[in-house]
Amino acid sequence: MKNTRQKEIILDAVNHLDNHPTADEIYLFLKKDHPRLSLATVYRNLNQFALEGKIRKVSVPGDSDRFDAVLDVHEHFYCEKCGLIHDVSIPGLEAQLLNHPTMKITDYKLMLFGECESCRAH
Amino acid sequence: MKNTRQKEIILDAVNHLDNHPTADEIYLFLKKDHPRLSLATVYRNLNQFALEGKIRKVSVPGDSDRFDAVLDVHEHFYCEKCGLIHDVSIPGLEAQLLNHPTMKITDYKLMLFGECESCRAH
DNA sequence: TCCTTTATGATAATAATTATCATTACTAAT
DNA sequence: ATTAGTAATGATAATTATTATCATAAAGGA
Repeated sequence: MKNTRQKEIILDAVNHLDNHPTADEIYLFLKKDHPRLSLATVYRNLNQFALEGKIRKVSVPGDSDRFDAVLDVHEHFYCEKCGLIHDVSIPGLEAQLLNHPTMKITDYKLMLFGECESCRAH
Repeated sequence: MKNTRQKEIILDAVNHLDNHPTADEIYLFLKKDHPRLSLATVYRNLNQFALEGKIRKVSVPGDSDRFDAVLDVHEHFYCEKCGLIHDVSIPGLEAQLLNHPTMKITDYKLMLFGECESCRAH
């Protein structure tokens, strides 16, 4: 594991772009200032960071994976009107899911769907 | 919406293959008796049935979509050891997720991860 | 500075799913 | 029954996201 400029700017970008960017969005964002950056490097490092627990990979059914630098427990809500992914807090959910009586559940991936507050107002 | 022999055998197959088959698994299963069946037809009808609510599409992060004929509320548990998807009941979960104070949540997709009972016994 | 090793960049490969379009076959009306 | 019209199918091309490959570049320790 060598430290590289690429790792640095990619991790910075995930923190900076706080709207759950895709690998490609991160790539395009960084390409402006770092034209020699490769999309493969972005994918490689995002996956590595996710494995190390530095970021979270957010699976969106039927769409590209997204990445999230916020590590606190929270859920993701996909607004079917505006297409944005919003953070949602559901207290007690994690404990409820992980403390199943028979199954040894160690992790989960959840995506909520509906219409966000902002879109509902219109 | 015309009734066809293909629609009939595809829906039957989802009911018969109760281990959350993929489109390709359904296709290969049916191909034995119906060699002229096309994979595109399988995909088309599975998606149509899912839209109509006759079956459920189960998204598996990083893997093919799967299909489920069981319509009763239940969750899916992916055993990281044996790779099988098990049905899990978590009473009260649906109500908890859909009754969010601020967001209008109408649906959700959840996948649980861990090690199943059978694998834990070994 | 040199050497070894790992990471990168560019691109090919893969895999799942959807799109296309000529042909087939339901269904309803004659 | 026959026909006409429409929707579905089969075969395959296209698409899209992601991973694999491999020659070159650059970390980091000696």
